[in-house]
Amino acid sequence: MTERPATRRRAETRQRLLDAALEVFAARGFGSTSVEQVCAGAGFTRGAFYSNFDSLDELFLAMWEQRSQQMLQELEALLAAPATRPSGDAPRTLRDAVAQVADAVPVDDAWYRVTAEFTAHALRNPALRQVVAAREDAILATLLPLLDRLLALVGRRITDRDALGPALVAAHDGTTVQCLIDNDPRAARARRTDLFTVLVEHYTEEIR
Amino acid sequence: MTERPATRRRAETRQRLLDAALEVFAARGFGSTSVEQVCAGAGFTRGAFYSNFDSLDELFLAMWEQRSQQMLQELEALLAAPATRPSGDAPRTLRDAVAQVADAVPVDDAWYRVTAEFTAHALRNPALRQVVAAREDAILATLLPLLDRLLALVGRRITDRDALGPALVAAHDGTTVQCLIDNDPRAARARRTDLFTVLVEHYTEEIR
DNA sequence: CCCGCTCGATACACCGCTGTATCCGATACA
DNA sequence: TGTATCGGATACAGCGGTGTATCGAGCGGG
Repeated sequence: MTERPATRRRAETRQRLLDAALEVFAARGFGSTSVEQVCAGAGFTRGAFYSNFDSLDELFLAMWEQRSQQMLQELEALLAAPATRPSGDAPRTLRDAVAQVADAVPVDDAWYRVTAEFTAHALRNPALRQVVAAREDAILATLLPLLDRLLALVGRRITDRDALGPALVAAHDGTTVQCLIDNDPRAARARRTDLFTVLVEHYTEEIR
Repeated sequence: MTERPATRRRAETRQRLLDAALEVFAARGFGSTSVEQVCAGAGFTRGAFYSNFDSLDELFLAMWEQRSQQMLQELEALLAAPATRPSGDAPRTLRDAVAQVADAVPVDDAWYRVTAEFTAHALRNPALRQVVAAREDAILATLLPLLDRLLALVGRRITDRDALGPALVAAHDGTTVQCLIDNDPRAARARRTDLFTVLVEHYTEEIR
């Protein structure tokens, strides 16, 4: 995006466009969404759009980065809370701890669609690929320290940091589809938690 | 698609359209692909298209189902071969066996993009969702018997069939993205194999 | 071998969207 | 409060795609 002064008005318009974009992309897919439709969703004309972004592509990127970061912060808040709570409702077993976290992580249909499409899109564009790779790193950087603290509560520690992080992320991604597609989502979610547990168990050890 | 006689000529045209579609969808994304572009890729005019399909959507489904089945058959052939070979080049350890299979399973950029988009698309359409769910089942039905035979070669057997299958599929899906996105694809592939190994190890036991 | 029908090509009318150029009301700053 | 600048609306020209109706070459059954 070209440099632009950042007034209050501008910021609001921008944000409304970004919010509308998430909805429209989720509903119709990025590829079949027009600038016009995003603007309609946000209650603006295309004039407003082109005054804020150079292309739909740029908006897609901006929207995805913003939402990604937001989700990561929410996850962080979520995971940080139990870890700092008084031991009263601290998890007792490893499986409890994992289940508590796994149940809290949202399996969001709309967001999955958007992310899947963004990832696919990124594979066609080296710059975007880099953005996705960076996000993966950001996730790991956020997740692992939190995991350390959570695991400490149940008396364990990570034995292979480089493996556990990516494994959990892969399991998350892979099982998310299953939860959304499967005819028995309950069962899929249970398998998801089991899988997380197996992985955490395998890549950690008890502290004597 | 509406009922149509199936002559030789027709079948060939259809197939050329399906083949072209895979390429164009992979290159541009389903949403931003026009009927016109698919036809150009196949060397036909739109007349041919509308004579064979009712809509791009219908072609997308037909193409995806065909390719999916084809990939599954290739995988089957791949996995079946070592299991029936003389013990000469049979894998000696569990990790060897897994690595042999994991290395053979292709990590295909173009196909990943198409499938990711199809899955996202399917989440907007109950009928398509059902198709994807059915494919998941087909994969499991193909994979597990082959796994049985492979595992037998290294003296193990599955302890939890309902968990191992989905876990492997999830791991496959999740790590595929990582292999394609990560700045160090080598490392990502190695982690992938490790993850498979961990899962197989966990959900099987040695035969005494 | 021939005729009927299939199937792909062509032509047509139309629509939605694009990106830019221009305009004017709103806004913020002195 | 006045005014320069900002920011969204409007107008414009044009493109690319859509789906259908029609045509005619050539394939294949009898």
